Amino acid sequence: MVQASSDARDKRFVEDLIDQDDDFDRWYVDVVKGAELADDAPVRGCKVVRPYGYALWENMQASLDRRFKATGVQNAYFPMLIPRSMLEREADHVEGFAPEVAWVTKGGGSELEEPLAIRPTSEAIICTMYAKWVQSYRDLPLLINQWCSVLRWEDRPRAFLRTSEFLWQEGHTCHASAEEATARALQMLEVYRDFVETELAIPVVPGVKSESEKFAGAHRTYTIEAMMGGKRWALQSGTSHDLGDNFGRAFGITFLDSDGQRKHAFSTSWGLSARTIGAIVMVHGDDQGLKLPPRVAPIQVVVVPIWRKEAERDAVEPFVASVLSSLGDNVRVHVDRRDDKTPGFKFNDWELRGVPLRIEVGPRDVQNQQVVVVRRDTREKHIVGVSHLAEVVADLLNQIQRDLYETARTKLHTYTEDVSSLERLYERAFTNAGFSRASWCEDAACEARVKAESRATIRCLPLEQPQEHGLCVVCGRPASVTAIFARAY
RNA sequence: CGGGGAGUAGCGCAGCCCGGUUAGCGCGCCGCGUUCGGGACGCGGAGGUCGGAGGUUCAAAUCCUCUCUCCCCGACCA
Repeated sequence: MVQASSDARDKRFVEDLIDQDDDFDRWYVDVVKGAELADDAPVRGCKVVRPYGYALWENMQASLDRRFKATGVQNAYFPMLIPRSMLEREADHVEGFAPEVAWVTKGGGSELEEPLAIRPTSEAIICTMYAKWVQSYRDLPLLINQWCSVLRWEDRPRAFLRTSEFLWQEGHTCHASAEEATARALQMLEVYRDFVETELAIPVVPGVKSESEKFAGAHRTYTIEAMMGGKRWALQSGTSHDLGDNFGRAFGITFLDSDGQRKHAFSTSWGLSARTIGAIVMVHGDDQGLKLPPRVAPIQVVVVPIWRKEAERDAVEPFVASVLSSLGDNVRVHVDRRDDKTPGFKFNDWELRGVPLRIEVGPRDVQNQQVVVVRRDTREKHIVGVSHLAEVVADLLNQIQRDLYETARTKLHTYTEDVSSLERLYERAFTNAGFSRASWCEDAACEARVKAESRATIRCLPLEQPQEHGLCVVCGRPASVTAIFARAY
């Protein structure tokens, strides 16, 4: 018996994934590699995003980009290199990023007069340019986004979640009033919430960061926090900063207002990174591998043709063609024609890669003018006649998208608990129980104590706050807010 | 940057303690054939400066010193 189970385990390690419950971190690494989303690069902390992972990112980009543009934002591109003096203009900003900045000190073989930072984020260079472009209130608001990568020296890299170089977008806006900047920061947070929930099927908690967790140099930082599967840690999945006039003052972005007064501009910045791919993996994945939300899946439907003899092949091939034409152009389909792999292998392979729907087309199906459609998320099989295949596939894709979201939402609620004692808060932190909602007096000392003693941090102060706050879960004094505590990636 | 673990074929490992023929095994890869509705099988093949440098020795994957890298756990972060 013992022998048998150890054999089974050895076999599984070769052919299969480790179960999520056995080692969630290893499961994550194996899925990212196995599904060919990313691979290790020669430089520590850097990863190669492989075509399948990049296709996913491109779909995410397209959908976010559309949303940005709908709010009047335009794309542009700013340089990767930032002179040291520029980076140092906003005091909190430098201090916050100093430990993770990489510097270029040589160029063309000779030492540079002034070291150039490889952007860890682009406020410094963009605000410098904004100072040149903004003269009048008529030049505002300025609404620009850029798609790029940034570099932050990291000691503990994890594919997508924390790499030294990572892909993202950063939006930077400039406004004539504080109110308008605040409204824009909140507007973009809502764009992120809508994108992540609608496209990625990941429910989030929108909120405000505590003082100690906010962006270096920001007046306020807004965030959407998602709960990962497995250890139920939090992942910040998008942030939007109301920078007040901090950067306007530091970079001299001034304008003549309609009242004849020269004023400093107010600004915002907001970013969402390819880290969110990690969230897709961890929120939806199961022991079989990835489950991609149909709306962003590079391949929505994979067709696996099946035959034994040449005669069957001759019958199946044309039938596959008719299946493809009946599916039409509105769905992303791939036909797996590999002839050195068995159907069973392919089933597992595409499940690992998270393709939402599989269509099996074999001799029996040709006979009956039908196909077998299998859902990745539930493994439910449907026998479908070709005549209404397109309709059924479209419905199933929508259904999968909804079900992924609902399943994740149920988990988020199930593993979020209101706690009123420090003991309970710590117990939940130590047992990976999920999010804990608790009252807080807003004293940084209380926040720091929880972090030191339990590793849990305040992920956010949810935008939706209860009427009353009771007593601070840490010190017992009257509380002013309700906070979400959790361990975070 | 602290604490632990590991570097041997593309991947996963054995061999090291106790130095000694041509460094093995599984998966993967290449060729041929049989297969194909839940991870197929047979036969034949290719693939290694044993992470790197130095040392000990007649002889080093194996012993010693230094070094680099990766993974896990902590401090810092999208």
